[in-house]
Amino acid sequence: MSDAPASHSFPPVDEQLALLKRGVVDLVEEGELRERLESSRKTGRPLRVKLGIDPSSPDIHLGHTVVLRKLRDFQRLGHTVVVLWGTATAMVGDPTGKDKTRPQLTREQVEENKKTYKDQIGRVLDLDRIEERENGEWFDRMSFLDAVALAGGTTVARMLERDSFAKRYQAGQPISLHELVYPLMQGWDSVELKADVELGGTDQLFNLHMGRELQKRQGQPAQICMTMPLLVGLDGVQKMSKSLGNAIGVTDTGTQMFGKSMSLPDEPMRSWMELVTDLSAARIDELLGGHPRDAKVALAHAVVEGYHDRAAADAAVEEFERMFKQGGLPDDIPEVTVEAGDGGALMIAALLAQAGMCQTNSEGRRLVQGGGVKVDDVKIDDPKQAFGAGTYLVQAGKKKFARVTVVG
RNA sequence: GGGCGAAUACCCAAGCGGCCAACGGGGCCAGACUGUAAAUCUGGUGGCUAUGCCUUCGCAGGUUCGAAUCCUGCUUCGCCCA
Repeated sequence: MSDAPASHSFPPVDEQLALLKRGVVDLVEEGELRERLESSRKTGRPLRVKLGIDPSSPDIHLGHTVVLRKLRDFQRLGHTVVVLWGTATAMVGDPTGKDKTRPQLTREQVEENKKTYKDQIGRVLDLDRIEERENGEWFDRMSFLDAVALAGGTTVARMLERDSFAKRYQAGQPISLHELVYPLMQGWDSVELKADVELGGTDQLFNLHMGRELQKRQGQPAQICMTMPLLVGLDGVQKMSKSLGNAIGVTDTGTQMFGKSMSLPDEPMRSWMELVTDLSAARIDELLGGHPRDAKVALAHAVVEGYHDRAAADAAVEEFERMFKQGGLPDDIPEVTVEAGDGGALMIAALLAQAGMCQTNSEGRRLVQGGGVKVDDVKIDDPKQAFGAGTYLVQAGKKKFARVTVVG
């Protein structure tokens, strides 16, 4: 280590590789990564590790953190994480994994999302040590002819190799031209950034390869592509996605994270433990060999601890046990005040709706008929039962509680 | 530019003149059970001052005692030919 400047003393290459390879699905090429790490260690030059983020949807969830955590590994080893904001690409829309064209965003939306996004990735990465760039820096200046020249770097056949395009094409679904341009843009970003490594989900492999190709054409060393598995969502089937409603957001409260984690089916527990917690391999085996419920509690605890702290995680466990094993009350019960109508009293269905515990009176009525409503711990059977002025503890289902004050 | 076809509730998808607030599946919500908000089973899933009334089947009109279903125009999308 004496041959490297003190500020860039990297661990031995084998050690770095072992850490970096953990959990990785595709690694193109491992040999190249080793060489790159070796030369970096010799020269003291950190690798430039790129992650492109299109600030298209502003909320990041555990699924995104799989890649971010890998990036953090690089960061901890002393390498440079380059966060590339896809201010230009966000307005094009990445077709990956979509069977439909994505809506395009405006500049303003993109700027706004970027702010929120940055705050959230800060929950995983050390923001003081990232390099931030925007691909608007080069794409805004590129002329149409430049773009055409860029497009000359690949072929239609090459584009159609891509799974999602091929499927859509065969199924007779539309593919807009701009969607074909997207991978080119992403690849060009790598050229501009002189990226050594680019990370992404497994669905990004095609786009990552495009970076390699374009770099080679420009006479640069081709970047190493690494992909991380896609995290399955709370439904245990589809990938985690906010729009599918099966996600845990990094800004969720401890209680929310815990509860949501507990609703994960048993099967994906192992992959969750490996991808979104710091649990060691040995500990994971031990947990999965034991009672599934205990394993899930440990998993949920670890998830909460990663974004809050140990105390919050402990509290979440305790609250969960109390609520679901013993049917007790949650820690925080929202207080709401509602106004009674002319009669000076509110029917339970209307009360639920006005207290925001359901959308409409009819829905409240159904909740009551389904046997899911309790007031002051007494089950309500009649949707017409009315409540006058006073304060009541209202429970709708197992999860929704409120202390409702009715005023006349 | 020409021809053909499609648009149904959160999504997929039946229905093709009255029995339609509209089959079925998914999702979601609730209940039972339990090892958890897993799994499984059951019920619910337009609104309302509710055994009835009102608004829904791309949009606007029309035919009819009566339309999601038939006709006309429009819009959007897809396919085929150019």
